[in-house]
Amino acid sequence: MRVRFAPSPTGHLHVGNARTALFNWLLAHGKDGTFILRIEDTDIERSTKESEIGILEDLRWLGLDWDEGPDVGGLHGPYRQSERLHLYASYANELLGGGNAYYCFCSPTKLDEDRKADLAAGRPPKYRGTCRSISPDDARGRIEAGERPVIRFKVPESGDVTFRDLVRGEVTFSNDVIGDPVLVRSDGRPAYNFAVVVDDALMEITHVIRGEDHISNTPRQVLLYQALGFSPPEFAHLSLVMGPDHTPLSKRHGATSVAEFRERGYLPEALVNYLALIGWSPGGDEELLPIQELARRFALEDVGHSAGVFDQEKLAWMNRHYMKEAAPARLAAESVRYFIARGYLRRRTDDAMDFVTSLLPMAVGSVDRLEEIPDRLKFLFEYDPAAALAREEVAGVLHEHGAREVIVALPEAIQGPLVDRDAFRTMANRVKERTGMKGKALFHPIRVALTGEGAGPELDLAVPAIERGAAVPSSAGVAPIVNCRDRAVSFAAEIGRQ
RNA sequence: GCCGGUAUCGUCUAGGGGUCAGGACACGUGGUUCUCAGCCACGGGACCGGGGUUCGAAUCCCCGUACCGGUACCA
Repeated sequence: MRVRFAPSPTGHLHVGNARTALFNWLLAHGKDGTFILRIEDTDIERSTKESEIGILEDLRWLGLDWDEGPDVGGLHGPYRQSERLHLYASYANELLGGGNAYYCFCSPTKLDEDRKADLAAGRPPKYRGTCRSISPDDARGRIEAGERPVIRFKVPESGDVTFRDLVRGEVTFSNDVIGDPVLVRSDGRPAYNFAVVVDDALMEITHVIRGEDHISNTPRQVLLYQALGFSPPEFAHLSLVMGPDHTPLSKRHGATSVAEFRERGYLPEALVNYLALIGWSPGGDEELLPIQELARRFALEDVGHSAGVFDQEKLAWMNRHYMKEAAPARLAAESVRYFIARGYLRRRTDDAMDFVTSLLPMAVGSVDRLEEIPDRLKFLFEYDPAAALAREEVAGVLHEHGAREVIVALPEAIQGPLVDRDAFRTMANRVKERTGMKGKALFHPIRVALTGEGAGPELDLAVPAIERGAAVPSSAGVAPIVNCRDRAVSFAAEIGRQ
């Protein structure tokens, strides 16, 4: 089995295309097949090298590696259409010679008028075959005279094309709704329908798995395979991915490219797992599955027929799950950039990394994405009693019964660094004895005084983290952190001042 | 307009001639004796409409409707 993913390098890798790539990859890996990457860059106006590089990067990040492709090579190369022009030219000549294609001199303006006229008359717009009857000799003469024709494929005038679609079953199109498609443009570049067929045939692709938007191209392609003397591959057309409003997923719906999801702090295994579940189900009740297991269970027959809505919430839930499963060191490495962006980390030293790693258990599980981790830990780096008390969320706590007493008693109760849970609990007990406050009346004021916030990670974890941070040497590149005792003193002073 | 495709909770889906129509996300309630998030438990929530076939239809057939794709010298 040989499958391929064939993106056009005209922008970022969209999650819908990533899903197509994934389904191809899953099929190849579940069946010991070969996964090929081909770059369809015949549209020179829109194709860019940067896009190509970006797409390759995104695929690798997702873990969708390929066995043959533009960068890794292979026996069926080259793998960029722009490097295969000679092949298309040669097959176009073959078609011309065999009478299966002809030169068309119709101007774009004329074609456009015909199309509008058809539409206005309620007829399906379709090429009228005006140039079908031009003899090869006449055509040659006009070309020598300087005209630049396109080459069109001669679609049989009657009959129909039926192909078997592995997800949808048999699909039939009548030939008379298919206009003669352009094979080669007037500038000599091949058109999509022609290039794919030549490439898929020459690359010996056995299963063409692509988006449903290509289903109506399939009959022309099948006809081309036949005219070229190749046997068509199996086809499978995947339904499309939609936004919540059931229109095609676009920027309006938020992130749509793999690169954006990566930047926002999603883990590749979460995106892969989520994408696999749009339009496919592994059966049974499990849906949290690693890519290898997805591949083991994947079957085209189980792919759904209807379009699926991209659900950001469910992706977020999956991402939380995979963050909890990920090794702390890896998470730390992946999150540093967000700490740096916030100014919480100035340099990436070993001490800084150890510190960040130690903070993770407090944040992972509470946030949806890596990017949100620093915000959850803001209380460490941005302690400011005056600013805190200016906020209703914090100031309101002072009105709670006994809150002021707790805060006033706090500085004296902190006799040394609260290095762990026990040290913190012991300290809290001292305040409890002195003030008679307990439970919420005790802990809520302590939270506010020590973190400057009304909500956040559990104090058993947060307080020792503050002390650890305060003890990090300034050379480690961590933004300065105020220790608990100093916090208690300045917070008490601040409310005394008010 | 024409051609093709699709239709189960809000969303992703399982199932499929007789089921309490199952799961997940989201949502609601309660618990986790500092809070938020998380986690746990419980709960509400669906077979597009109309005909037909059948003892029996969500399931099979037909029609309709809605939605999606295509109808390019874009892919």
